Amino acid sequence: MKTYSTNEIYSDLYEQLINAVIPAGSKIKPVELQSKYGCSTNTIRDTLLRLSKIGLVTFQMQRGFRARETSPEKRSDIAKFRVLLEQEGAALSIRKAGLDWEIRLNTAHHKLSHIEKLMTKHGLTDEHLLVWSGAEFEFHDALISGCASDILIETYGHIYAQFRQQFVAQERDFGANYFESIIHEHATILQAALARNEEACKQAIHDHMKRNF
Amino acid sequence: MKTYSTNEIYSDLYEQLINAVIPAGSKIKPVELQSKYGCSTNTIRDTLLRLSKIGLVTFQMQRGFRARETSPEKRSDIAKFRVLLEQEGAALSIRKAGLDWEIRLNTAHHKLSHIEKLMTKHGLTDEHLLVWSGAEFEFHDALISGCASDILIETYGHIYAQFRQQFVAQERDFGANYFESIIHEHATILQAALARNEEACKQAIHDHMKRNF
DNA sequence: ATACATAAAAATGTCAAAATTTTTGGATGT
DNA sequence: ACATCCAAAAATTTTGACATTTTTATGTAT
Repeated sequence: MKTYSTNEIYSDLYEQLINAVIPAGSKIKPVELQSKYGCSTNTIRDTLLRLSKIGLVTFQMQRGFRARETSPEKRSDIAKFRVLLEQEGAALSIRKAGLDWEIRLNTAHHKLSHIEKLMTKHGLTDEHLLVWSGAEFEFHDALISGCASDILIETYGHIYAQFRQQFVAQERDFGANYFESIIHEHATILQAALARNEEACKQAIHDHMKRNF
Repeated sequence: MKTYSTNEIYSDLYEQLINAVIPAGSKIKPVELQSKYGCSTNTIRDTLLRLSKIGLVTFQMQRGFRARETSPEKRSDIAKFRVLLEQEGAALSIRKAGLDWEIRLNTAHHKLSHIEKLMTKHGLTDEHLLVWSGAEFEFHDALISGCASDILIETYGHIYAQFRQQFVAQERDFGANYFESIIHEHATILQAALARNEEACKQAIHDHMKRNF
């Protein structure tokens, strides 16, 4: 039986929350996780407090922990907020960032694009989806990485995680042309960013997210 | 000797961080706080993890806790980010909120205004400054309270706290006309908001903060 | 002097048990 | 049936001791 280091517990719970293995809104009881991870309840508590920092878990004194609630309104809220942050981050990057930003962005898109092509050709296994998930974040993160605002980047990371948590459980309906649209949208964002066209880039970000409003 | 409940420990540390009694960047050792609060180190640790959620405290595994660092760049960063959030929150409120929002905002401004008048007439004691601090937050919080975005309001709260932490230690130089300017700026924001003039309100928010860029 | 290794001290993290608080389920009365 | 109260069970929080890791201090060699 596998033993877990504290960081592995953190990562494992993170994954489970992001992928709705622990469903949004459900109670999380340290006692129940204790046996799985082979540690004390206190270590679990500690880890859950750290996860509450990024908003994947909510905590109330004397009431313990929950995976953050979801609802149509909350999903819409998160999606719109994500747009606000990403638009600002991208605009600042376009305005201020240099060649290294362009290279980072291009590299991230190339990776993402590669995986997306694989996924349309072959089916979409859970394996693929996991890799895609990581690559998608890296692309969006690269997009805003030239904004020179640590607090924006930090906050965006939290919001992106919450976005995943809220939506992954939802639209298991990856329709035929769903990924085709996504691929095109990412390309449009990249193009506008590299062309240093702020308005076009903001528009592309908005369009990428609007199905979630 | 006073005994502290856990919530009081939280509040007390919060105050100390906001008012730079615990200076930005300084190390925070559970062992040293233990005696003051009459509890175990673990309870302190727990509280500090909760404070790290709002960004007043940074935490690194095996390295413990610190009051969040400050620097001219970080202060500028936080101030600009605060503007972004407050402008969006205010604009959404102007667009969507109803009469109850106007009343909340008016009430909050009235309280703030009252204290500000007291402060210009008499000197500014620490007592006054503390009350003002609370009233100022309530005003800005009321301003965005009609935006119908929980995540924006939540995030703004964190950022406002960090803003305080970064700046309070700094400009102890409350020059003669410093508060006069502030009072005028708050009035301008209120006016624009109640006039439902988005652009004017955004501009007023920007002007209110620009000395901190 | 500087760099490096090592030992001592301090700080941090983990645990299991005890204390506290909340939740649950049933009995009672309206 | 519905609400209220109570006791038992479960969950959460706090504690103090112990284990681990990091930091500091000291000594040695280059």
